[in-house]
Amino acid sequence: MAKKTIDKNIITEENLYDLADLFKAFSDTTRIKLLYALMEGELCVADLVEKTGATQSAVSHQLRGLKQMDLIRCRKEGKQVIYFLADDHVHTILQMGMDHVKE
Amino acid sequence: MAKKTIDKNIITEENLYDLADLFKAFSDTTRIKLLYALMEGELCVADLVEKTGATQSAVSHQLRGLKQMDLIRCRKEGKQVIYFLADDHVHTILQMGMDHVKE
DNA sequence: TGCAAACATGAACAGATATTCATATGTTCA
DNA sequence: TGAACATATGAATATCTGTTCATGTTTGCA
Repeated sequence: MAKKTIDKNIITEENLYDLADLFKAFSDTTRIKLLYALMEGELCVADLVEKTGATQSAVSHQLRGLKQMDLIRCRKEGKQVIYFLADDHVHTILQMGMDHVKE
Repeated sequence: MAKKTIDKNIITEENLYDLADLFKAFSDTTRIKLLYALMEGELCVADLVEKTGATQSAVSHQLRGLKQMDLIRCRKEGKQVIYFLADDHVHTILQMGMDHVKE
């Protein structure tokens, strides 16, 4: 789209704030572990607790933040809540960062 | 390289820590402004101070952190110190994040 | 209906982080 | 050499952030 190309050249100050916020979501070990675990498929909270090694409470708090940023979404299934990555962008950003870390 | 493909599948806990640290570097507004300004070319500290609107001291402190992570590098030129992005990876990560923010 | 499992939430605390202020280092030039 | 400029650094402070602990909510099941 031509529009997209044009927009990319107009970076507002607010965009930079949003950008920092986006990266902030990926800047904590617990959150990275959560997101990384979800890269391989959806998981319930208990599974995420196990994968991260964090407290159920800590996990729940972090999931809340990630959800508010629309990086993850969830659905209820009986007593459980199943979380999954919101879209491919998250997947891509993680993969790209990982490539850089692995040089 | 075949090696790279193999490595990508073996993610250690340390890798996840490094990954969080990488994103942490991009998670602050001042640093994002610095990096973004440097996307268009190298700049001296005074220019960066002007572009970010932050204090000379604050800028200097943040540049230090970014340099330690090898996201930026610098060279001296008389009284001035010229900073520039370390490599294309930084450019790419920023661009990708920007695309996401701009939906 | 009552109990247990799964998850969420709020308040409080501790540690991390960014900025400021003051000062130090290094460089050019008269 | 000394003054002015460009940048770096250290300590102190204030704010932000993540975890913990205690408790609340919802759902399934006996």
